[in-house]
This record gives sequence, C-alpha cells and structure tokens, in this order.
Amino acid sequence: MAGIELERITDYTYGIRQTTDVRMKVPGLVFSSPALVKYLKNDQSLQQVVNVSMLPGIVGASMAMPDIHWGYGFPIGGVAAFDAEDGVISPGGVGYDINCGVSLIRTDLHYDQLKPKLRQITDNLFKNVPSGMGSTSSKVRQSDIDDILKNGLSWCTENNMATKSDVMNTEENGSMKYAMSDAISAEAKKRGLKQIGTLGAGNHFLEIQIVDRIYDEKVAGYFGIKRTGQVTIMIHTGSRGLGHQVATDFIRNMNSGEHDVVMHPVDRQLVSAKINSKLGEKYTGAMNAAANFGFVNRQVIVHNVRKTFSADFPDSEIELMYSLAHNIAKREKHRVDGEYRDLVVHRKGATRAFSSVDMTGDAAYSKYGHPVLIPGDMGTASYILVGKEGNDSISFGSSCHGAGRKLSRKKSMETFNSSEVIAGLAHKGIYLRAQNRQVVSEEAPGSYKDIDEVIDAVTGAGLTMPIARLVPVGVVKG
DNA sequence: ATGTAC
Repeated sequence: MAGIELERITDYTYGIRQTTDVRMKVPGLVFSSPALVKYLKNDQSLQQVVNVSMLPGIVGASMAMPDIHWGYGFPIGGVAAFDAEDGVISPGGVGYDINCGVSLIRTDLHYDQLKPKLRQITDNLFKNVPSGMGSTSSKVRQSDIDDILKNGLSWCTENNMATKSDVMNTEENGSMKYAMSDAISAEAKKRGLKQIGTLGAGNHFLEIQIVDRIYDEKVAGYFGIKRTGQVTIMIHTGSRGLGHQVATDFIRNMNSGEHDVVMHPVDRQLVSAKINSKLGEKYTGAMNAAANFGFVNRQVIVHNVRKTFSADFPDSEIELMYSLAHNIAKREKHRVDGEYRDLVVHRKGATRAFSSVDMTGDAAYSKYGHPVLIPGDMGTASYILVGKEGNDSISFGSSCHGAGRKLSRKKSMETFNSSEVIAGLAHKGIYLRAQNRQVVSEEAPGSYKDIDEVIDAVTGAGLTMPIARLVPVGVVKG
C-alpha cells in the first residue's frame, strides 16, 4: 500500500488531506520539523492518524506530536478532541497505561553537594522504590483501594504521604471528578493492591537530574528553578497493572459487542463508545478512577524519594514542582471557529499545555501557564516548558510527551550491548541502576530521537516555550 | 506499557 502523503504547511506543521480517504471526517495534522519529518515513514503511525480521523464527532483535526510512533489503535503522541454531545470516547485513545505521567521534584541542593553521595543515593532510591516487571510494594487494604480510586491524592494526605503543596502542584489536584470505583473490576483492584508506590518497567524511570540551562528566569523562578547546577528528581510511571487491566477489560467487552459500542470502519483497536451513553460514562468513570490511582502511585514514590534524600540531606528543601498525566481523556472547553465548545480531548502520549491566557486548569500555575514536563532519553536531557499563548487554537492546548522511540525495542536489543551503554553513560558522569541488561539495551540513548530536536519542533509549532533543560546524573530503570 | 498468552 502506498504511504500516506504529508503536505508541508510550515516547517513545523504537516497536513494529511481529507481526500486521502473518503471516510475521514477531518484532516490529519502532524507537528514535526525538517529534522524529524523523516521518521514519520518508519511505521504505521500516519495510517493511525488517518484512522482516528474517521471516528464520529471528531473536531478540528486528528493530530500528532513530533514524538509520534505506532500504538494500540491511536498513535502514541496523538491528540484527538470529540464533541461532548455527539462524539465518542475510546480506550485506545487513552492507552493501556492510564495516567502514565511525569512528576518533577525540585530541591535546593547544588550538584556540588550531591556529587560525593550520588552513587549511594541512587543505590538507596533503587532499593526504596520497587521497580521492574511485576514489582510490588506492601499491600494496602481493600478499603484503601476504593478510597484511592474515588478520591485520589487525599488518600496520601490522610496517610502523611503528601503535603498540601504536593496536592496543589498536581494536575487536577490529583483527584479526577466522576471517578467510579464500582466501574473497575475486582481483578484490576486486586492487581493494584500491591502496586502502590512502584515504578514498573520499560521506559518508566526515576532520575536524578541537574539544571543545565535556564531559558526564562522569571517563569523558572516561579516554578522554583533558580540556578544551573540545582538538583531535581524526575519520576515517569503510571497506573501499573490496575490501569492496564481496566483498559483490557473495556476493550475486550466493547469488542464483544456491548450495548452502546461504536465499531470503527477499519480498525477494531479503535473501538469506542458514545460519550453520552451508559457505556461511555462507565469507561469515563473507570478511566478517571485509574487516573486517581496513577496520581497516588507517583505521589507515594515522591514521598519515598523525599525520605531517601532527607536521610542524607535533612535540612534540604525537597518539593514537588509538578505532577502531570500524559495518557488521559479530559472534558475541556476550547474555542472552535470562534466559539467555546465542550469537548473530550484524548491525549495519548501527549501533555496538556495551556497558556496562562487560555488557562482553565490548575490554579497553582495559572499565572504563567501549564507546566509541561518532557523526559528525553537517559543519556541526554529532559525539559520543563509551558504552554504558549495561541496553542488553544492550534492543538487544543497540547504538547508532546517525550523524545519518542527511533528504534523498536527488538531492534535496540540487537543494536546495543548493555555493558557498552553503561560505560557510555558513565563516561558522561551518569550512574545507572537497572533491574536487568535487557532494559539497558532497550532504553539505550540511541533508541530515541534527539530530545533537543523534539523540543525545537514543539516550540517552532507554537505549542510551548522552553523554560529549563535538565541533564541526568543518576538513573533508576525497571 | 503489561503477572510479555485465553
């Protein structure tokens, strides 16, 4: 089959015409760059952008971020908004790891203070935060799980694992409305019982980082990023087996022809439900409950990171800068053709990036816009950005979520020797603790696109503004 | 991503 034709609109914006397929209800729109556009031919992800555009009630365009790659049904790096009345909600548009996301902790430590203890603290983090496939923590009670699913972060506050400031600095204050614990299967809850505060595997990580560059001192200062050399800690994980089971349950039930289901004309993986149907409401409730679990999971890790650092640096300030979701569907108001409309925006491997002008999100950061946290690969850099004014009408206020894979995991395994990866990182002053050799090869820096180029793309497209660049020094991988 | 298989 011939490839999908991409039309260059600007250096940073590429279109897929609606004439590509008669079933498309809106065009495709890919944010990329001259440096990155070549990767779009590597996989089936553009076909997935086309497939998403066929869903009922889709508004504007089927969009993708510069870190786009092949995913289940929807591409990873995909953004799709649906009319809240006539549109659909789709589990594949959220992904299997519901509320996968990023938390960033800032400290008042300078690298010079940390350096002598870097190996020891990284080892302690590796010990104190369970990681790896099937990793577990001490079990919580069944009543705790229901509380977590319904209420999110308040469970952490009540159990002395979150401060008021932590809650303020979490997207949606760590508590999604319309969360239905009852919509989640006993099997999903059982899997979640032993996974509170665990990192998981694959591209999930915990990283000690150093502020390398500040692009905007005013906004960085407001976020508590004050100087180069300042130590930060980044966490990337989601809702673990619980969220995965929720996605599995709903996709299976929908594909077995449940009432209110909307089948997709070409791809079963894009099965969905009318937003306003009973099934749509049930998935929304389950997704929001799983998202609450994700916020709690990351916060318990934040708590354990804080404890670990405090043991060596009892007087230092260790604060959550922000915790965000990059796999979620949210009900939001956006201006479409000059009028505000109620939409459900699916962001799968994409981050909310509202500007201060368009801000309808968390009060803590309404002054300068929504913080955007973009991890790169473990050998290069990560970024703090904010949503840029005007992005509301470009991408429903969204940005990318990472560097995006350049090589498949299998290809990475064949290409990179783990000992050489570890030596390469050590050469750059980065100390890695990983559960196994496989994850080291799979997550090799060479497996990912250049994060600096990805940041250039989202900046060039007018989605975000860079605030600070962070470089890794200590890495924990599952 | 994921008790990497119903």
